[in-house]
Amino acid sequence: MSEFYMENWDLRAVVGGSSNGASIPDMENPPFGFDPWSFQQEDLIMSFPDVFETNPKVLDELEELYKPFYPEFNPFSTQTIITSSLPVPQDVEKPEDQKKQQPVSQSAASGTNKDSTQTAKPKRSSRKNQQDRVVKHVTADGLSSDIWAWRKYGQKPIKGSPYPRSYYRCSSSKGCLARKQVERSCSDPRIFIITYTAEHSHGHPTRRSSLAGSTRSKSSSTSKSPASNNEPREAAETVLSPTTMKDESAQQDWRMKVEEQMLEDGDGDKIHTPDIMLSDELDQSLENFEGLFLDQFPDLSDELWSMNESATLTGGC
DNA sequence: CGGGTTTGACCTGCGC
DNA sequence: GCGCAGGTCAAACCCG
Repeated sequence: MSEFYMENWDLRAVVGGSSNGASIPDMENPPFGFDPWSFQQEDLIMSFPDVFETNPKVLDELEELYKPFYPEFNPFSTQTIITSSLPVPQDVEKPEDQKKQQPVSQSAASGTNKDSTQTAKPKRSSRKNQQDRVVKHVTADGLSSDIWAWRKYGQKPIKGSPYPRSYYRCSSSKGCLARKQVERSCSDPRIFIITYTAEHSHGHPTRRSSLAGSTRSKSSSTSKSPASNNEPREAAETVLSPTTMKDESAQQDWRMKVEEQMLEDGDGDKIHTPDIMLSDELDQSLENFEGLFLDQFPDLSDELWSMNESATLTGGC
């Protein structure tokens, strides 16, 4: 696997050198919370979308590198690359019964012409519209790049997966039909599967209208006991294994901290979208994570470190 | 008080 | 038609 990583960093050099001055992480000793798998994907794809569109040679090399790991990878479908990140092999990602229920194709992810049936039926969405979804596989750093304010409105255990699926709707604007589902990959708990449904009916928020769930976990702002402060989240995590519980908790706190940090750094004027987030910002996010997390959870750092280094946290689903 | 999460109940689509 | 599973609602509660 490490060879795979190195090959990709070599590819990055081919594409255009170290992008935005971002340093190449040490894969043998990754920084805290660093997920080289996700970082390299997003860094490569998001930093050089124009290169991928115009330079067939790079696409050829990319295909050659990714094909063994992503048999369905089509580097020439740049729309798919940019809007959906890299395709993740669904055969590995989902058990067979779930694949039937969620036939989300990567090609559908590139669809920008949303079906109007979504807006015609605001009360309940139909599962017939699943082809209009955009699926992204990200780690916690990918989640942090989501600028929208989401309000959680439901959570359901998913058959065949030890992790529940959370349901969010956009809280930036009333009447916005945008939805998002977040679930952990059962094959790799570090990966979060985000499914976006419908489009936002409003422009990008320059500032989040609210902190979207951050109030209870902004432990830096209060001296509440951890138990009471995180009680709701702990309740939600009862379906998770003890190890992944702490991991997710840490990631959530980190994501919120990163977002706050970006705003406080005068970055509020900048529009960050999941598709255009630059690699140096990812680097900054990762750096923020390490410091912020250690501030918040110094007693959990060792455990998470070991988790980070562990290739496989749980068995198959 | 406004905005958030949690969670059981309910609705709906789909396979059998 | 029935049952299962996914998706949503809404009441209850929390927090600043």
